[in-house]
Amino acid sequence: MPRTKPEEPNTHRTMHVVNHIRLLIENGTLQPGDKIPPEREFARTLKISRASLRTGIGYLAAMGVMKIRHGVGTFVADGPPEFGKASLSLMGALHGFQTWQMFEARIILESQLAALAAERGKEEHHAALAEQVAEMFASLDNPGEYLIHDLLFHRIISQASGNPILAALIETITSALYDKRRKTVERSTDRRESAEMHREIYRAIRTRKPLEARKLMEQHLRMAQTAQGLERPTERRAPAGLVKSKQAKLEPVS
Amino acid sequence: MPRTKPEEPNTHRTMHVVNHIRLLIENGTLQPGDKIPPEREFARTLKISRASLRTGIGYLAAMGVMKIRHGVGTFVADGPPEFGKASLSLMGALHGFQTWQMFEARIILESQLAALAAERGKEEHHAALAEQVAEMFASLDNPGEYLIHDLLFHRIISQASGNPILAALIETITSALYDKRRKTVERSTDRRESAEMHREIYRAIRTRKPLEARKLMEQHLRMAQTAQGLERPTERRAPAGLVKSKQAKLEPVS
DNA sequence: TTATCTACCGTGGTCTGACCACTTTTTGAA
DNA sequence: TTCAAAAAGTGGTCAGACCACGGTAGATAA
Repeated sequence: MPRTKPEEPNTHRTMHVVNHIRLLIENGTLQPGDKIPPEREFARTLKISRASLRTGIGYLAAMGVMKIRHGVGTFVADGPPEFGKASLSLMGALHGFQTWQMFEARIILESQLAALAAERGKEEHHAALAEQVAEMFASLDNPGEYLIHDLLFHRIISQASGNPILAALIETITSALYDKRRKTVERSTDRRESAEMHREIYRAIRTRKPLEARKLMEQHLRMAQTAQGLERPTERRAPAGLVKSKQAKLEPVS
Repeated sequence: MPRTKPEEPNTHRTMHVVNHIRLLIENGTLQPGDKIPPEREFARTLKISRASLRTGIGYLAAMGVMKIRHGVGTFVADGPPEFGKASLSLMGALHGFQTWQMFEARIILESQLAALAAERGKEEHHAALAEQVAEMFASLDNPGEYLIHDLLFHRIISQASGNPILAALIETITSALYDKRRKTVERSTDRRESAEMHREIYRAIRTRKPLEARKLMEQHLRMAQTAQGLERPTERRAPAGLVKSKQAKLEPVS
C-alpha cells in the first residue's frame, strides 16, 4: 500500500481560489465589473483563511483579471482586455526589452489588425472610428485631448478586428508605451498630419480594403516611431565573434 | 500647516517589493535562475512583514517573473520569456476567447516572426534549427518526442527573430494551445508531411528569404490548424440585427 | 432649506507569531 | 556501505488584531 491519499484538501489554496473564481466567471455568475464578496465573508465561504484568499485574489489582480480598490471592494475587471499592466515592464527588466522592439511588435500587430478590421468591421465600428477622427481634427490644439482620441481610434480598430486576443496583446504593449509617448511634445503640424493619416486609415477600413489599411497603418506607425526617435538602431553586425551586452545573452532553450 | 508628511512609508508594500526586486534585476544583482533570500530574512531586510513580502512575491510569480518552489526557495524565472501561464486562460474565460482566435493570433505572429528570423537569424540559429529538423525526421514514429522538437523548432525561430517581446507573446499563446494540441492524435503520415514543411521553412530562413519564410510558415500553421479542426467558423453574417452570444458583447470602450 | 463638515462604517492592507508541509541534508544504525 | 530516520531549511497556512482608505449619513453651520 504505497500511498492511500483519497482526499487531498491541499492543492495550493491560491489555485483553489483562482479556479473557484474562474468557474464563477465561466458560468456567468461573475460578469465584468461585478463586485466579489468582502474578503472576510468570502474566506468563510471558501473555508480558507483570509490570508490565503488574499493570495489568490492578488494573483488574479496581477494578471489584470481583478481590480482591487482599497476601502471599496474587489471587482472583476471591465474595459478592454489587457494583460497585467506591470507585466511588460517587469518582463522587460528581466529580458532586456528595448523600446524599439516594443514598437516593432506594435507595428506588426496593429498593421495586421487594421487589415482584419477592414475585413470584418461592422457599421458600428465604422461610425465609432469616424467620430474619433472628427474629434481628432477638433482637438488639434489640445495635445492631451488629441491623444485620448488617438488611443480610442486604435482601440476601436482592435475591437473591429474580431480577435480579442490580438486586441489584448496590442493593449498591453500600447499601455506600456504610453508613458514614454506622453512625454514627447508633438508639434501642432505633426498632429494635423497624424489626423489625416488616421482619416485615410478609416477610409480604407470603411471601404473594406485590407491591404491598403495595413499599408497605411504601418506607414502611420513608422512615422510616429520616427517622430519619437525610436527606430531600430542601425544594424552593425559583428564580423565574427558576437559581442554580448549584459542582457543580450541567448537563452539556452533549456 | 495643513499637512506635514515628509516621509511616506506607505505606498503599498506590494509595489515596494515589486520595485525593489525590479531594481535588483535591472542593475544585474539578480539574474535569471538566481535564488532570492528566504522570506523571513528578506522580510527583515525590507523592514516589512513576511505577509506583505509574500504578497509582492506572489504578484511577481503570477506574471512569470519569479518561480516559487515549496520547500526549496524562490527563484528568478529563467528559460524563454513568457507571460503568466494561466494568464491567457483566465483572460479567455473572462472575455470569451475562442481557440480559433488563439490560432489566428499565432499564425499572424509566427509568420512575421519567421520573416524576421530570415532577415536577422545568425549562424548559431541556423545550426540549431537544422538539428531540430533532423531530430524531427528521426522521431516520426514517436509522437511525444516529435512534439518536443516541433516546439523547440518554433522557439528557436522566436529567438532568431531578434525581438524577445514577440517571442514572449508567441510563447504565451503556444503554451496555452499546448494542452489542446497534445490531445490530438496525429497520424504518422501527418508528421512526415509536417517535418518536410519544417525543413522548407528552415531552408528559407537559412537562405534569408523573408517573404518565402513567412509564406511557408503561414501555410504550415494553417495546415496544422485544419488538422485539428480549429478553423474560424464560417462567417454567416446576420442579415440585420446582430445576434449576440453570451460573451460576444461589444466592449463599450469605457 | 441648503451646504458643508465630521464622525462612522465597511472594506481592503498590514502585522505578529505560531504551526503545517515539502525538500534537502545530515545522522546513525544495520 | 547502505539506507532509513531525524533534523534543518524554506515556503504555505492560519488566527486575530489593528491600520488606512473611501463613501456616506448625520450633525452642524450658513
